Amino acid sequence: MTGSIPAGYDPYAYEPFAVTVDLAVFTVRAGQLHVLLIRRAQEPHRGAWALPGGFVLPRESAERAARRELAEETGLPARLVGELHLEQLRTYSEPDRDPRMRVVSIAFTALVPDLPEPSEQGGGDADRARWVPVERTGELAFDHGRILADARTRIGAKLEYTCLATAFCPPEFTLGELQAVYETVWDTVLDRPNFRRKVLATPGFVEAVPGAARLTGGRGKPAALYRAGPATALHPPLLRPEGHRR
Amino acid sequence: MTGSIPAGYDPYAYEPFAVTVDLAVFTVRAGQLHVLLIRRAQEPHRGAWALPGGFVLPRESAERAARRELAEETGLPARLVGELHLEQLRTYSEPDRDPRMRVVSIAFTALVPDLPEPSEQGGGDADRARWVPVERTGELAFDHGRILADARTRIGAKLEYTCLATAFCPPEFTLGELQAVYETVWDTVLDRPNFRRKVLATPGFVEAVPGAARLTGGRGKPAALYRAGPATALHPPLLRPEGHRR
DNA sequence: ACAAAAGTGTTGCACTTACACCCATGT
DNA sequence: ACATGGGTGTAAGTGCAACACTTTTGT
Repeated sequence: MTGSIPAGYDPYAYEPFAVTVDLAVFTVRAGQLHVLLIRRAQEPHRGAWALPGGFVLPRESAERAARRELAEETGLPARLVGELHLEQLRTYSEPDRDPRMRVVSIAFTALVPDLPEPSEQGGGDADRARWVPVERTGELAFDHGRILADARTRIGAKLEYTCLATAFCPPEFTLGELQAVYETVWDTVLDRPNFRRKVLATPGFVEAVPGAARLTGGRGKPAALYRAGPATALHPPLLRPEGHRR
Repeated sequence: MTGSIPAGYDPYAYEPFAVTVDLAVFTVRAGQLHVLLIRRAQEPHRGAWALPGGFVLPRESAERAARRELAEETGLPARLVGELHLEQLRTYSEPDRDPRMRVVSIAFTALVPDLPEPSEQGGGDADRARWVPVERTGELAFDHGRILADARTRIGAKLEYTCLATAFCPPEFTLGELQAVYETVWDTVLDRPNFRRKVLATPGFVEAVPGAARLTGGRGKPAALYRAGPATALHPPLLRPEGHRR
């Protein structure tokens, strides 16, 4: 930015901007991609469903504000919120996106494993927080429908060339569970043998937990367990098939 | 965002935030990646080099502000600024990034063809605007060094899986020029026959200008001319070689 | 015995890589 | 003639899609 502010500038001279954060937090549950929504307890859009979020405080970075609001508004465990991988999506700045005043919102995305339902009574401005299948969110408050659509597009693309999919899994997981993440987010079917080769051939994507195994569907051979590895990028990418949808 | 603002909220009650835009505008010139910088005419950081940008006005979106500031501060042709492909990079919101007050900055990137040097006397808050090789920018004002580094990383990655490289080229260009863009941004050498096959095999990446040809280095066979096509994504991607740097 | 889920092998096609070669133009 | 840059051909190597097959468990 450049200084069109002269030496004796008064920060209160202009109509102020408010700066908020909004979070699109996803999980994979029962073969469906879910997003964490809250029901608004205040006007405007009182009673409507919205992405969790809120105002950035004067001495807080956007990322800290995002963690604070997430902890306040949803029942997510504090430990999880603290360690969560947050990623900036983009900033929404259209002048009329909030009827009250000029609000610029910095949107974040996060991926979490399947968790117990958040505590029923929300904190802060939220009535309650719920996991909602992304296909059944209906209309959201403000421009949150658009933010959610942008976030979905982004995470779909990120699965192709990053190791982010493990963020949807519990600390120890099977390759079948990891494959289900891809199939759910992309709404496709993947070839199991090829998927497993691809994942195992990428150094640092997953690490075997020696000796550990777990039954998945009640029947069948127990699957070996893996942990997320240190790798972050996926070279070469795991390309999403274009043809056959699920 | 959620409404912690009660009905009778006074927008002036809190310490206000200022919202700015910053632009990392790149071009390829003489085999080097250049970025557009301005010299600050005002405190703070008076006399230092910085990315162009400035305050978002009360009724303006961030993208509109970016175009306005770019036109005001640099001598870039109005037509070009209007049609420019701007892309949000990310938003920088650390509390102390500007010593004057709380400033949240939305950063954009843009790619332009090699242009004549901008008009010498800058407008607005800029002394003057100049194209500077990215390797020789030195220290920049505020956190602009970090913004510039993030922008470089992003455009390098974008060349792999989008058709964005044509934005660096004039309206009609040769495949040699397009290849030079990749080689400059990635600092690598690419195999010419393979590069041309790859580009031509991607539908909508480039379109031949029938019959047109141009001499490039003064010598050699005149090269056929191409225009940017309608495609925006590059499937499969054009992967950056990892080994041999230029 | 059978179903279900994990895991292994193999084959063929598609694509990329690396490099040899030809073409058109200026000096 | 030859240097320079554009453009074509091709053979070896690589990676991946597709699908058949084996293994281990529960009922």
